[in-house]
Amino acid sequence: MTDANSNATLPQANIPGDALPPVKQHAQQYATVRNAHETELIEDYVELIGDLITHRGEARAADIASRMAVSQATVSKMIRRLNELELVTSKPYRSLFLTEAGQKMAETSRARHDIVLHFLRALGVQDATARIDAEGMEHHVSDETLAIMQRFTEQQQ
Amino acid sequence: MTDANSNATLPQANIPGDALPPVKQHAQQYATVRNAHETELIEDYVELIGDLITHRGEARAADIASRMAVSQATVSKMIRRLNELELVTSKPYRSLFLTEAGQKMAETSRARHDIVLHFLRALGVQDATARIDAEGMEHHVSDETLAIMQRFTEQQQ
DNA sequence: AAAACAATTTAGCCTTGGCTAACAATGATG
DNA sequence: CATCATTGTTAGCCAAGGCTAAATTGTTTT
Repeated sequence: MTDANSNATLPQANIPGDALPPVKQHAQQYATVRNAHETELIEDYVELIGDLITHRGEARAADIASRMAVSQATVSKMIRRLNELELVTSKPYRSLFLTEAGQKMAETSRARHDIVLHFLRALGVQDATARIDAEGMEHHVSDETLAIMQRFTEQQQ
Repeated sequence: MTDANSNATLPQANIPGDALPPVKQHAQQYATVRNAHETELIEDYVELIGDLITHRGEARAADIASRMAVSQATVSKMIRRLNELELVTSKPYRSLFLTEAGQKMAETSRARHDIVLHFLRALGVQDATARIDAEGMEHHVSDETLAIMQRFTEQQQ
């Protein structure tokens, strides 16, 4: 038996241990996650570059490397990619700048990150844990959920 | 990306009081996420295999492929990895079984997944969205946060 | 039983995102 | 102003996780 077409019409109950989602919906879930993975590292770099510029006045490859716990060679290679994607501009051996698109991405990521972080703290999660969780979760939270998180956080005040 | 965050008024984002974390802590955040990425695909496969066995009686590569929206060749390659990791056992051209370790991983992942999914629904997130978000978030939620999510969900009932 | 079909595996390719080692540029300082 | 530590780049390696195409095995139909 293949389940390719065996439950195409089942409505979904939401009880653990209940039936699997329809194949199409299930596939969509995994595809969305895979897609998020393609952009999240890029977003992390851009977000960090924006933060370094804001808080340190400039973004240098060495700082990115130490903050991400990654080699300078890795950062250098990634910067080339960010250049190709027109998210940053850079001259060799000089610090980085964000393009318009890069700034927009940095702001969006930062806002998203902050909403998740503040939400977790409002829920009662310890700061250090909340920071780690937020870093991982931020790329996987839909706009719908994000809006709910923000409302929740505001209502806690 | 859409208005859910473009109309967000960025609560305490990028103000002096919200400085960058110390380098060491910052590096730890990224390292934790990178580490999660190494195991999450494995966990997704094992969790799905467990679910297929539970709900369909067996786990076949073709079903995994269609549910993950991935080619059969990709599944075949991954099954070899799962074998090497001693999470599944398989005979060529036959369906799969989980080892003890695989079953344990499947149960843990399933439980984690369900807690996150139910939490999101308790928060008020639509089912389809909650399912997608849960799939992405489950690997990035600490035990501490997980426990809080579970308590929250129970209190909503 | 043979043919047709379905499922699985293998081979070979690609991109990402890590790494180390070697080399090049910058800039601080003696 | 020459030297040298720091910083940045390049070259070349690796593993993971995708893909297609082709070969193999299993199952069903005629």
